[in-house]
Amino acid sequence: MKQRQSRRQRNAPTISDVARSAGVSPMTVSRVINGESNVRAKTRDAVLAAIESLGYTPNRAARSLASADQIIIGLLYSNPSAAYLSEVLVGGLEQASRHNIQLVVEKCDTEEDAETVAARLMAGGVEGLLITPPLSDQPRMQELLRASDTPAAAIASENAYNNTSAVSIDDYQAAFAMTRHIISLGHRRIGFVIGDTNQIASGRRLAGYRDALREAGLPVDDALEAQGHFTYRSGLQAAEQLLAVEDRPTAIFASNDDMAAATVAIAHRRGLDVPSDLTVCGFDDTALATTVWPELTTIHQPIIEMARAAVDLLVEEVRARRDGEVLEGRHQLLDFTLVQRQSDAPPPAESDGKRRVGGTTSV
Amino acid sequence: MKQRQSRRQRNAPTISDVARSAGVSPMTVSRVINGESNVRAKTRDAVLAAIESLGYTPNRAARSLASADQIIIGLLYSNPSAAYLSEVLVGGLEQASRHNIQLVVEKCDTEEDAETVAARLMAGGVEGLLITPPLSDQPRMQELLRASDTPAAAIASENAYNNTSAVSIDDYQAAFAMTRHIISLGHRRIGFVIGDTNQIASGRRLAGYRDALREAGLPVDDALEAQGHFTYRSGLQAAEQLLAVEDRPTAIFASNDDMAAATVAIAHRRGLDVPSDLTVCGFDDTALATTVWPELTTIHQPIIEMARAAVDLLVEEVRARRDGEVLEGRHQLLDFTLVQRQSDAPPPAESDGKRRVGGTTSV
DNA sequence: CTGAAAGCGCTTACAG
DNA sequence: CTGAAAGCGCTTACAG
Repeated sequence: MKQRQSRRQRNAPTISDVARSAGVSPMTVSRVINGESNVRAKTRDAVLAAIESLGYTPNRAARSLASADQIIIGLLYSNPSAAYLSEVLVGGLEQASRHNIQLVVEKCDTEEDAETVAARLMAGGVEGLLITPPLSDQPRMQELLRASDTPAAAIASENAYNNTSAVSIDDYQAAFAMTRHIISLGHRRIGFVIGDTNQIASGRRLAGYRDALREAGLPVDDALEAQGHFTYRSGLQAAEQLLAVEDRPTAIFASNDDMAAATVAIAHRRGLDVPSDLTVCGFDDTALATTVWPELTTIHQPIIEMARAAVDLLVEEVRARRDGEVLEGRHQLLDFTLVQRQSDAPPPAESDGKRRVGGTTSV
Repeated sequence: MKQRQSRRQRNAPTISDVARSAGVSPMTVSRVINGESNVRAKTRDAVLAAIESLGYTPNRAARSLASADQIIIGLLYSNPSAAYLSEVLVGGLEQASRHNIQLVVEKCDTEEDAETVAARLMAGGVEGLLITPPLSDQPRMQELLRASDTPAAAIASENAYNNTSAVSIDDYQAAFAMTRHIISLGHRRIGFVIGDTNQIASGRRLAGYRDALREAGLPVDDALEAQGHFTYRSGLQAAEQLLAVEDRPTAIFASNDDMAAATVAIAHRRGLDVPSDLTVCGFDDTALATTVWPELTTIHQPIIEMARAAVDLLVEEVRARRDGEVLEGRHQLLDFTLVQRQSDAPPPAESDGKRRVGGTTSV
């Protein structure tokens, strides 16, 4: 009898190879891949080990053909969020492939663009939208989402509403933690650069800063707060303003890394060393934080995980809708990390003296 | 006997529906769809009519599963290339979906990591590797590729060899164009910050700078060249060095944006305005170029298109290998753009005077 | 918690 | 020129 020639061209391992290697059925491997809970831990581990050792990657075509469950979600981003974008993509793509759904990535430069793109995606069968800042904070985008009834999930936003979920860190707690850290270093006059007023996070970070001051019995001083807009340039101006204050701060905490980097630049122009003369801390832990010198002590947001979580939320919502139910927009909080690098130190001895006076005379 | 429930969720027509409607077998429909010639004209017309009337569209997942034409390529990246990453992803994913191939994205932090990851991917059926700088410039990675015989394509690299293709701009021409631009502004003493010596682009950019100087009849002066390593910090030192030179340059051209941004910082510390006292130009057009103030005049690399081109090259090579032939690694050149922003201007009037003297006394 | 069977929609390899 | 069979690699639906 003639042997039929195999049709396989790739020599990639399949689910059956994994099953054989792990001593289970393909079905069990499938369950592990899809993260189903009804698999014994021991079985799961054996499967995972086999997957790892064989270097198995599920065949997407086979998965989507078999599941007949093709979900497509869109990822919308605009220019200013370029710092987040790569991480959002990495996390989003990873989770999308895990759910075996398709992620369509679209850029929209202007606000009008966003509207057009969103409309086109929805017409093209996209059932959910992932949005990143600053797009997610634009009123027009929010209206659009509200009106469209398309489920959406915003990354790095605390603003959840009816059909829109949000994933973020707790901006208030993060700013609180950073301020407390600066205080613990011995600083008593701590400047703050406020973020752009039309992003919700700005107010939360400001509140965290103020409350940490209060908790330590330090005065909340208007003169130590300067308005910025999350841009480097605005940070330049804010820092000028804060460092021109009589009895200037020994530390400045900026609401993002761009403005913190600008603060370092201004400090240097004035001949101040960072951190020995001035402590400067940022927020976000973008690439800039480790580009500038000294590298910035800042708050790290787990963007990759946030993107993953947003995809999860969205997929859950889309599936629920297919079953006829509509979930409320949910807000998921992830943990931040305070990353200490080279831009913070105790205050200089000279102001250390002033500090005690300030501490006593505080209102 | 209980009827098994159907698994079909979409109600789209299939190849069998078309076959039934046209009174032929699914096989014949398949031939028509694929434009094979061995079908009678009459049969073909009947099939085409059925396709038309049913509104049939082939299922892509089924096609790629059945055709066993599944190509998987891997995208390897390491931390320092974060600036490129989002664009590489956007371009790479787009082209991958166009070719109906799968793109697996993997991060590898250390050089050893790269080796492990690459090995795992290859074992996992990945038939081609896309690599980004600085991974593509690491000798160890290059050895690995040479040894493995896996086709690869490097983005933003001019270094093509046997099984590895490369896509890049012409670094020499770009540096030449930028230098010429600075000269055309009236500058005669132009400093240059050299890039890290183990990236090939560094030497090419340096050569472009020098040749543009020569073309204009300007001296190539060692004192105006400072060594950097593509990091902000190294740019700080290089700029200090260049600005300490007696009869200091009126313009500094840095081999990347990080070092250009550092040069701006040093200029500001010394009380020099950019661009009225000092012109500063960069290379790459990363996010940093538009973050700092003034925004940098720089060379833009079309990373998205480079990623697309790299995917094309790779897919072509993989297909060729399946047919038994091996293509030589090719090098594809894409156009760069000189983006003029706010960091360049004619030299200050004072040095304008010196310039003429310098021009005359040049060796 | 696990597996055997059937099937997703198409194409390859073979036989007429 | 055409078709019956087998198979791509996975998941659903069912049965234990």
